Amino acid sequence: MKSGSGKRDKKGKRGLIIEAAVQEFSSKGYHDTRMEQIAIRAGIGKGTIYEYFTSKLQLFQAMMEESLQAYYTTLSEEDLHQLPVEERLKFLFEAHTRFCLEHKELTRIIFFDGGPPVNELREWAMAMAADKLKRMMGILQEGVDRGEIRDLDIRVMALVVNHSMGAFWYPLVMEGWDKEAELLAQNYIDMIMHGIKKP
Amino acid sequence: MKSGSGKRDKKGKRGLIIEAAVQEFSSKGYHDTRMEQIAIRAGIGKGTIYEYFTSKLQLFQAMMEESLQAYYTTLSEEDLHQLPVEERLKFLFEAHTRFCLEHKELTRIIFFDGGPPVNELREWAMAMAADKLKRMMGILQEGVDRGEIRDLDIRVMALVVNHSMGAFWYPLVMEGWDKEAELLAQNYIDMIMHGIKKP
DNA sequence: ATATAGTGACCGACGGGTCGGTCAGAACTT
DNA sequence: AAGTTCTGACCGACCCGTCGGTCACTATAT
Repeated sequence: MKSGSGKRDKKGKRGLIIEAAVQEFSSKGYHDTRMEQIAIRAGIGKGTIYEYFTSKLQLFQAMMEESLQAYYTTLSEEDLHQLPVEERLKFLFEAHTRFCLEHKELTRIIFFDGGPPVNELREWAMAMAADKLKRMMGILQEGVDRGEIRDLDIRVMALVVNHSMGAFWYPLVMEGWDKEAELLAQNYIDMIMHGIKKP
Repeated sequence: MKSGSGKRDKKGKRGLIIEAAVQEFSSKGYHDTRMEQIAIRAGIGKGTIYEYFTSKLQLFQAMMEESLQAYYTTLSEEDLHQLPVEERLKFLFEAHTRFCLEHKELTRIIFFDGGPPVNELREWAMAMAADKLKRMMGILQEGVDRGEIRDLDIRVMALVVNHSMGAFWYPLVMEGWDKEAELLAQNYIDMIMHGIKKP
C-alpha cells in the first residue's frame, strides 16, 4: 500500500488546480475568472475542484496564502541579522526582485492592486501587511540602536521602505528591466540610504 | 437622441448619483456594490441612474475620472515650477496629504489596491500612472539640470518618490495620523532628500 | 487467473439565486 | 395635453456549487 491515500491521482491534482488558479486569477482577476476555466486549464472536470476546495473564495484564499508564504519565505531566508542595515536592505530588495522575476504571475496577483479583490480577504491582507511593516520597523530600530540609521520616525521610514520596494514589480515583470536588476538595486539602495539631494 | 436642456435638476441628480457611487464603491468595492444600493443611497429609483449613465461600468469609470481629475488638479495647482525641487516635493506631498484627508472615500478608491478592480479599466489606469510618473521625472530632471539633485537613474527616483507618497494614505485616512500631518511631511521629505543613513 | 464486488476519485449537466439592465406607465413640468 | 423625467417590478443571462452517475482501480472469492 502506498501511504494510504486514495486511488488514481489524488496527490497531484491539488497542485494542478492551484497552478491553474494562479494562471487564471492573475490574468483575469478574481471576479472575471470562471471555475470552469480553471478546470479546463487544469485538464480536469469542474466538479473535481470541489473535492479539494470548498468554494471559489476558499480556492483563491488558499492560493494567496501559499503564494505569500513563498514570498515571505524568500524574504526571511535572506534576512541575516548580524549584518548592517544597508546590507540587509540590499539582500531583501534582491530577494524581492528575484521573487518577482521567478514568479511573474504570482507577483501580478500579490502586487497588482496590492490587495485582494474581495472584501472578505481585506482584513487578512491588512494583517499580513502590518506584519511586514513590523519586521521592517524592527530592522530599522536595530539600525538606529547601533547608530547606523538616523533617528527619524521609525514608522515613516518603514512605510516608505516597504512601500517603495513595491514600485518596481511592474517594470520588472511587465517590461524589460530584468536585464538591469543589479543596477536597479544599486540605485534603489543608494537612494534610500543617501537620499536624492546633491550634497 | 439629444434632449436640449434638462428640466428639473438634471444637473443635480447626476451629482447625487456620483456622490452615492463614491460612498458605495469605496466601502464595498466595485463588484460587491449593487446598483440598487446606489439608487437608494441617492434617494432615487434604480432606473433613473440609467438616464445619466449607460452602465455600471461607465458610472464607475466616470466617477473614477472625476475623482482622479480632482486629485491631479490639486497636485497641479501646487506645482510651482520656479521653486527648488525640495520645495516642490514638499508642496506636492502636502497637497497629497490634504486631498487624502479632505476626500477620504475617494482616497480609498484611488489608493486601496492602487488600481481599478475591473480588467476593462486597467489600461486606462496604467496610462494615468504613466502620466504621473512622467511629471515626476520632469520635476527631477529639472533638479538634476540645476544641480540640486544627484545624478541617479531618473526613472528609479521618480518611481520611488511617486510610489512612496502612496504609503501614507492608510495611516492618514484610517488611523489618527491627521493630527501629525506636518511632522509626517517633515520626516518624509527629509528622508527622501537625505536618506536614512547616519552621516 | 478470472470473476465479482467494493471504493472513491472524477465528471458535467443542471438547479437556483443573483443582479444588471429594461420598459410601460406614473409623476411632473410647461 | 404634450413632453420630459422618474420609477420599480420584471426579465433573463450568468455562473457557482451540487449530485447522481461513471470508471479505474483494488480487494476478496473461487
